[in-house]
Amino acid sequence: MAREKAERSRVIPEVPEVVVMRLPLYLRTLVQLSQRGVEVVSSQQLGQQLQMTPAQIRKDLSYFGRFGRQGRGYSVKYLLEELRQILGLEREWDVGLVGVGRLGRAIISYAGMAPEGFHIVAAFDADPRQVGQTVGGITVQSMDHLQESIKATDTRIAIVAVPAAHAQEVIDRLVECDVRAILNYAPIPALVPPPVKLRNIDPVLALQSMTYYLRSL
Amino acid sequence: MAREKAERSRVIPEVPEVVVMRLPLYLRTLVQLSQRGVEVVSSQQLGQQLQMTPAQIRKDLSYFGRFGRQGRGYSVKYLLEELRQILGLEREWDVGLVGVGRLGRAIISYAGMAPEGFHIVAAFDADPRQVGQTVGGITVQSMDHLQESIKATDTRIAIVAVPAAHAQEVIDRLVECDVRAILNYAPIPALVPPPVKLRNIDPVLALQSMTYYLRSL
DNA sequence: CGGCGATTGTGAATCGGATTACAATCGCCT
DNA sequence: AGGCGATTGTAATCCGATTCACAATCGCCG
Ligand SMILES: NC(=O)c1ccc[n+]([C@@H]2O[C@H](COP(=O)([O-])OP(=O)(O)OC[C@H]3O[C@@H](n4cnc5c(N)ncnc54)[C@H](O)[C@@H]3O)[C@@H](O)[C@H]2O)c1
Ligand SMILES: NC(=O)c1ccc[n+]([C@@H]2O[C@H](COP(=O)([O-])OP(=O)(O)OC[C@H]3O[C@@H](n4cnc5c(N)ncnc54)[C@H](O)[C@@H]3O)[C@@H](O)[C@H]2O)c1
Repeated sequence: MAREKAERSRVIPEVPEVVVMRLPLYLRTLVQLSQRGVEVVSSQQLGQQLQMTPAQIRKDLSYFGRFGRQGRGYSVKYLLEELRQILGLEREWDVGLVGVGRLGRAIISYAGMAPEGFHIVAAFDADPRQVGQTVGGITVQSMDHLQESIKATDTRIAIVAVPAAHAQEVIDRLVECDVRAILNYAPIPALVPPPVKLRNIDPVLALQSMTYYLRSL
Repeated sequence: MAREKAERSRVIPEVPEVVVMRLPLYLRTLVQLSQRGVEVVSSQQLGQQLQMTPAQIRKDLSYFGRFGRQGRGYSVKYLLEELRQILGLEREWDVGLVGVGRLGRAIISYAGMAPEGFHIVAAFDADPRQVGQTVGGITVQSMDHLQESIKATDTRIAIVAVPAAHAQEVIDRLVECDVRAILNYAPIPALVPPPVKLRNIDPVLALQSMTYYLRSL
């Protein structure tokens, strides 16, 4: 009893958000290495693939524990599983989608989500013509059913793909339904209360920040 | 001659990339204010809208010059025009799209690009069944015509929406065609040589970094 | 079994971006 | 004209993230 390792009872300090945002990158690279049959990888090699310094990777990982072996590197399979655990990806997540327009449809039929454990299980739209239609195996519901449906399935993640003018209003309603993570495609600086996480996807912003460097052309 | 102001001949120092990435945010907010008929805005008000400190906005702008008036704030119209100038948005940009699948089609028919001065003028796909089809007014071309077409139209911006397995290869070809800004939707850590700018759009990464905060659920 | 090259984990040093704080300036009101 | 509240622009400071640097540890080989 005296020499118990206490390995599992590590207190995780406040981890900088930038670090959390890099973890999925590490995970993805490890999955690829794993598929290629690689069993061990050093921070050096990982850094090369991801175009970052080995020290940063080691530092990032050190927030969560000790996963490597000196002189060897990291077991790809082990680190991969640990990262999944840390990120909460050892389980599957149900995702709700609001706004079944062109983008919404592309998202529903996107094959890249399910393999990562994200399942779009419900879709909502305000347009009566959309309601009742079936897209990619799921039936579009009226916004009247939003709360009911989201709460019944205990969905905590939502994707917003409605026009900018209605995005904040939709987001507010999702927050009321206890959704805790929102991926917003509308080009607005949306506001959410503290416990809720928000990420924006905005191709126009990305283009506009790149043209700065093309001014000379 | 002696007291010339030298206003226009300001040497812009190396501006941090984070600053450049915030400018389009400012611009967008100014456009909205302008549409609402607002003529003057303070960094205070701007900061409130964008959920950031007034000082940061002032600091960011100070990299490029002096645009405000003490005691008043900024002329919305003037600052808006200056930002457009700085970002290279006073002109229109031609954009090439590679990969006319589900996502590619959604992008082509997305109405949010043209108003900002980004025009998708050419689309390319490796699949012979796609080639020749017309999507949103433009005809899909074979990859054989990539260099020829891109160079002929002097296109410097491209969007990549091909499967991950082919994305790096496509990006390399675009770089060879003198494309200088690439918006990549494929989930890979793509590599480009220094003069070329790259931004990635990756909804799965965004979701995976949010679940970290949902672990308790 | 001991020495060696490789690699981790992390405190310390460094770097760069954010914030603070304030002098300078403005428009306005009386 | 002069005083006042508001606001900018920026130098100085703070703070957090990145990088450095190295002791500790590992596997391996002779
Ligand atoms: N299409 C793209 O490639 C793309 C890319 C980036 C961002 N976006 C953004 O994504 C959003 C959707 O784009 P889109 O091209 O799919 O537009 P769209 O008009 O094709 O679809 C919008 C859908 O939202 C629905 N809707 C409108 N108000 C609603 C509300 N209050 N509640 C629920 N549903 C509502 C509409 O009925 C429609 O079906 C926009 O904000 C757009 O700027 C689109
Ligand atoms: N659909 C989405 O919502 C979505 C979202 C985010 C990211 N993505 C990513 O965008 C990419 C495209 O997704 P999609 O759903 O449109 O896939 P898709 O299979 O529908 O379309 C891919 C298209 O690329 C073409 N293509 C394949 N190899 C090519 C090559 N070497 N050169 C030129 N064209 C080639 C194919 O012929 C096809 O038309 C993928 O990398 C995907 O991970 C998609």
